[in-house]
Amino acid sequence: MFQKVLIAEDQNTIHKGLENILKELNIKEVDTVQYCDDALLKIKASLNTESPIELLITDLSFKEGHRDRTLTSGQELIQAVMDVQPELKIIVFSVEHRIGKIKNLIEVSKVDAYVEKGREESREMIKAVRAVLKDEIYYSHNLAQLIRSADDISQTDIYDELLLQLLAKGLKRNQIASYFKEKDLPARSLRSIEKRINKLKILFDANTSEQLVAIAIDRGLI
Amino acid sequence: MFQKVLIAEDQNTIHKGLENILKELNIKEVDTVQYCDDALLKIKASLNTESPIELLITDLSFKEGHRDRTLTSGQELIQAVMDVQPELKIIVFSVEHRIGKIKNLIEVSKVDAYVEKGREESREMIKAVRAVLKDEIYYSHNLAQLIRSADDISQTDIYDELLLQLLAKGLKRNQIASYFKEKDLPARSLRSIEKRINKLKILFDANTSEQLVAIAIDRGLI
DNA sequence: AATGTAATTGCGGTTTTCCGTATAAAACTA
DNA sequence: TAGTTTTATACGGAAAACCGCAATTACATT
Repeated sequence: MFQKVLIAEDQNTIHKGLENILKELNIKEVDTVQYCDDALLKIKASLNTESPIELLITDLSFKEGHRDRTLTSGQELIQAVMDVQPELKIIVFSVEHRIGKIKNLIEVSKVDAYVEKGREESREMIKAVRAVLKDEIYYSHNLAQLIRSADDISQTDIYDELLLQLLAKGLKRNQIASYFKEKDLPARSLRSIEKRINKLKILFDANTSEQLVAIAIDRGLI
Repeated sequence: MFQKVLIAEDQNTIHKGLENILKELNIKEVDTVQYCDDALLKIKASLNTESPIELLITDLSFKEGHRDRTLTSGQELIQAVMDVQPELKIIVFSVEHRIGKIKNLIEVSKVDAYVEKGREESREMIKAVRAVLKDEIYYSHNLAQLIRSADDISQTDIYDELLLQLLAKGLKRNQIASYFKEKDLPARSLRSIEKRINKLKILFDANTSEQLVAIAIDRGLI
């Protein structure tokens, strides 16, 4: 079993609950921080000791506090950690249910497990820790099917995502075309932008572009 | 101090943390449920005893479980509870930060306190319980200013809200006008709908109607 | 290199949105 | 009540979005 685990979670009523679970799994040393920055500091520090941290359990969203922060989300923390200790195991523990975000975490950020906060979270967390110990990838029960059914969504590439973001930010079609030209992105003509929007409307079954951004937000694509 | 408190919360790692807080406040009996339906049952049952539940602490969002549910959200639970025991004190404990939703809870559902999950949640929960005991309304520190700054939003009447919902549902301008005509709502001409959208764009500082629905969703208006 | 397929682009026309303005209706004021 | 202000509606024109088509370009396969 892991010797040393770090928990990054700003909800302090959760701390004890998580610690108890980990203790039952015979993990000796459990440390807890409320800020991403502190998590990164502790991880860096422990690298130079004879027993570095082996597992990080982190939330995704951290509320603003009274302190200044350089890392403001679990996502950023994960990126930073991968630079300093790529082999560190990571379990994400979050209420985030938007499948786009979760798929991204697993496929791009290569996290080892995703446990969704909710009814079965204790049980799922135990399963996750055990799976990660065996170098397996784990996502909590209710997500397994969702991830498969979300394959259509992953058809939307990064340009679709950018396009949706720009729409939600209030740019008009020709402004988006200009933006694509400036950044030297493919399919930058106004007509191509229009076609891309149209494709997305069909894919997401949206009647209007207003509905399209509503759906995109709902599914966590932006 | 309250004698009997019920916690409705589906995240079981939170249970112990909350219970500890309430114990420190000298609350004797703390009960916990993971389903809204169970909460309502317990409240109903306790009404016929000599010591009914005095305070309900409830989350807003409850994940689906393996059981069938009739009440699926804290919002619904609150409505149901107000029917059977209107004098019951209610503290909402949730990550919901969309100011529209929170204002609605306080003003319409008349909850006694709102504590946002996050960094200072323990401290805020203690404050909330003490305030509610004194028949005061309490919302956690970081929300106080937000609620004031959201006064502009409350300028939007129910027709604005409906309009935004219809936009997000993919209706075109003239379809919205037809809808308003069917329902016999005021300002039902196409031009009036257009002007209303324009007013909202100015109010929310949106360049396009796409951005308008994005902002409306973000602020919890729809 | 040649060929076929798919993607990109520009153009033109239609529909929808956007907005000014004028008139009519409603609400408000004295 | 008469006058004033606000709100609703209709009309028209400009801008933007929408969409089909055809020409061009990019890409893959042989």
